Amino acid sequence: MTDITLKNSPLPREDFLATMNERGFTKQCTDLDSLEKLLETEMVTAYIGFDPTADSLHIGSLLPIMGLVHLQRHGHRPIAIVGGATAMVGDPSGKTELRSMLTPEKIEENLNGIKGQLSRFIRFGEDGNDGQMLNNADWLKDYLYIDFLRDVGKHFSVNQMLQRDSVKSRMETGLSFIEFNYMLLQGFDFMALNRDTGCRLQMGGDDQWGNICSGIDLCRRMNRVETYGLTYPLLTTATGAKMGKTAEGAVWLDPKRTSPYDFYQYWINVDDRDVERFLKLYTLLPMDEVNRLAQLQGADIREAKRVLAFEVTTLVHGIDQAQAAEKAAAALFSGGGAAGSIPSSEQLEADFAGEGIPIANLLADVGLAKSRGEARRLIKQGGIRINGEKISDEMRNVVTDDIQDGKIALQAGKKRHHHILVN
RNA sequence: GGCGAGGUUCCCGAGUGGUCAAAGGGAACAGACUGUAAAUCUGUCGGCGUAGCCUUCGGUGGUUCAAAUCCACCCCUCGCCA
Repeated sequence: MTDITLKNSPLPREDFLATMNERGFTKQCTDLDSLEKLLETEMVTAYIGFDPTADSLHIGSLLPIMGLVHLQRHGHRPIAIVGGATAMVGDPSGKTELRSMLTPEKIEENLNGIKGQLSRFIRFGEDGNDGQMLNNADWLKDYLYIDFLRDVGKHFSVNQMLQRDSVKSRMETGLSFIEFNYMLLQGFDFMALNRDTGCRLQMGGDDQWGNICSGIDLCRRMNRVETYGLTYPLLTTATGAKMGKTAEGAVWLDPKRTSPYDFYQYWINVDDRDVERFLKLYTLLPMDEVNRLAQLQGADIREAKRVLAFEVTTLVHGIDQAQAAEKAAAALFSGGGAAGSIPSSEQLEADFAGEGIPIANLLADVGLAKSRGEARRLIKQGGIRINGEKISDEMRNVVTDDIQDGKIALQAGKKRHHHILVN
């Protein structure tokens, strides 16, 4: 489980595509047969780009990450590109508007955070099929405009660019020239990587199809090398929502942004219809096991969800965190047991002396409600429990008597818990 | 640069002087039902210790007892023309 990159006993190289296929990673490929042949005959270098728009990746990036994991497990060489340069431009694909531009310092900071996270999944190094992490700012940022136009611009047809879905969809809302250039930059990335590292394959979400094709074209024209593209399906959940979005926003890989407990809960609460798909995509469980879990029906599906949540949490946060989250969930939802890793905060006992603290204030402070008004609303609707007991008085104060075993257990709705540790 | 159409609460989208914290839909949240699922039904959905008050309708000023709604200037988007 710890060596997810299988340094010592890699899986057969030629099985990479089959694995990707059976686990649901493949949407489109530019030339499946030739790529298959290439993967059989040699160690292939492939890359995926990541956006350094935050200092942490979120669940949405987990799919491409797993793609690289499978690649490396099969003895091929993964490269993760962080778009330090392209992040300064903005990718129009799938976006409805111009995204905010980041400062170089911020991008640098984000880049480091992302690299740390990726190291959990990819073995970086210099030997054999060790992975590499590169920043495209290294080859783009000092390129002179005129030179770039002459070298790269001449290979692009505006007519073709206008046909891209990513451009078309923006014709109504507007597309700035800077974003319009994105496909040149990303195409150039592939060409530069191919030239400098022999990279032959680019993978990415299906919304990147156009950009990937641009890169392949450029490799052919500038390097005279045939390269390939492979896209992943764009995931939405069974209810049509974007993968990894919750009320609070994205589900992050950084435990400081999304606690391992909440991370675990995200997977537990996944729609029934998504379980099999997610087991294939986000865990490394053998297909036999995946198929067994996929057979489960009705309430037994929870068993599959528990496995899913445990496996993914282990991959991202380590087995200790996964066990703690599992234990916490068992305690809260199946009754009894220790608290484990339930979100908590600390407060002084003196704060609860005398009058105590109005419950609405407490709920808002602790984050269970966005405002006191919302807290009161929750109480009115019967959605708040203190130490498991439903409360109905919205003006109630929380006092010393509410402290049980050194803590106050707050619950909002059925699933949101928070413990106040009193000392 | 000219002409035309627009910028509304998380999103879409009504609203053209007071009855607007602002229709409707979506999302979200709570309750019931369940399996920590889905679907369904009910309720809530700017802030503040209700009544009342405060903040909000691209920005800044102005008219008015009263403005999201009228006027001026500015910023931004889209379309047509140059």
